[in-house]
Amino acid sequence: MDDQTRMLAGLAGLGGLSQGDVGDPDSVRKQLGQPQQDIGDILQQIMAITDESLDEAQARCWPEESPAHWGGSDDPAEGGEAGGGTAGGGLPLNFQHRKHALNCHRMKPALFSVLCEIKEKTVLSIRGIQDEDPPDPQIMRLDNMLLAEGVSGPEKGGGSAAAAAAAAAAGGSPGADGGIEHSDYRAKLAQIRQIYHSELEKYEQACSEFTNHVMNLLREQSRTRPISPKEIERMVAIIHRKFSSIQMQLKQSTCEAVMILRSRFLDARRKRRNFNKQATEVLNEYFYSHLSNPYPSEEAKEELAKKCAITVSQVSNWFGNKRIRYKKNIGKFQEEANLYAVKTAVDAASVSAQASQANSPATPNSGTVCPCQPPLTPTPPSISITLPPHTNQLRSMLLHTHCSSYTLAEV
DNA sequence: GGTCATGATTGTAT
DNA sequence: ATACAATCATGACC
Repeated sequence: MDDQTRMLAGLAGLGGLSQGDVGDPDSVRKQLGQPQQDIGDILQQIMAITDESLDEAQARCWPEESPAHWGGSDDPAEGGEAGGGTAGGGLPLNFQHRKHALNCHRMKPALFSVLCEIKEKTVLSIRGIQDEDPPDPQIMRLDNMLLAEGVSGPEKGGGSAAAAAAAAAAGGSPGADGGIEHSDYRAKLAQIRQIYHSELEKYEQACSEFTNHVMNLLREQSRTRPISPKEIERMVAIIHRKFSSIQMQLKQSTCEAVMILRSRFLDARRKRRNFNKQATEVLNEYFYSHLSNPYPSEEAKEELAKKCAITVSQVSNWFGNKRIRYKKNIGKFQEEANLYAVKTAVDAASVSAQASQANSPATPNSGTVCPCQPPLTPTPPSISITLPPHTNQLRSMLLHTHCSSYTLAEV
């Protein structure tokens, strides 16, 4: 039998050809040779079959389903030959019937439950061990950071607290400028926060939608194959893991954005402002009046910081810079030194007449002087003025020793 | 735009 | 931990 004949034989019952006709090629040719209308009928029926669903085909071929069909496989007409009959969809009718019969079999639930049990005890339990991994430390780090920066967590407190901390860490003078920067930082952080939350919400929504979809599919499938609830749980966990890896990317990029924002606001070098005139004056006054030992104590630094409206570390920086720059080029600073020496002398003269020098800004570091020398008194202005030029070198050397005051006085 | 001044940072030594 | 020295980055001035 050639292919064309075999195909037509499969369609025999639909095209009006009797089994006998199909067996006779001449008869088929005779039928095909009939008017166009008959061919059109056959084509229409073929189309109808491709549109037909499996269940419909089954219902048509096996109108009276019963468990007995499945059980009665000893019937040679049913199970004897796989290609005994073909539906339009191409699946052997026998196979479809067996499948459907199996699905409707009264023992199916019991069978599935046993199969599920076996699955859980073998495949699922083995996989389950490696699936139960601890929370990702990377995610935990990102979460902590976002919380600390005020991006995640409570809306108001965290964000402003972090912003305040950032502003404080910037160490800028607490002027109006700092206020503007603070609010600017807060606004940008809020923007990042908003984007983060809206993206997070999107991800969560997509995750739950997808999870529901998969769960429905699995439930649907559990009617035709054994799927245990544990298996569904596992699938959900897998989905959540996949989505959490996407979330991690979001968190990572948010952290990066916050870091960039922070560095932009906290990079003091970018925000360097010269101290105001009064602050510089106070610092210089202290420096030149303690030229023999220009190392303010912690208390002195605090007091200077207060007076100048700057931070203690800024005072330290200033003295560090001043010492090194003075030492490097004493000649350049000579004029300045003389100026402040005179100023200090005038101040001291006016104050000493009525008040103790203990409270003057020139004395707060008396506690830090070396035990090998008498307590440091304000350097007499005459020292700076009357010293001959070569003593600058000496003074420079003396800057390296804490026992310089006494020696300098002698010089 | 070039130059200098100056506050801050970094690496090293003590 | 602190100081020093070198360096960076920015502001101010010309």
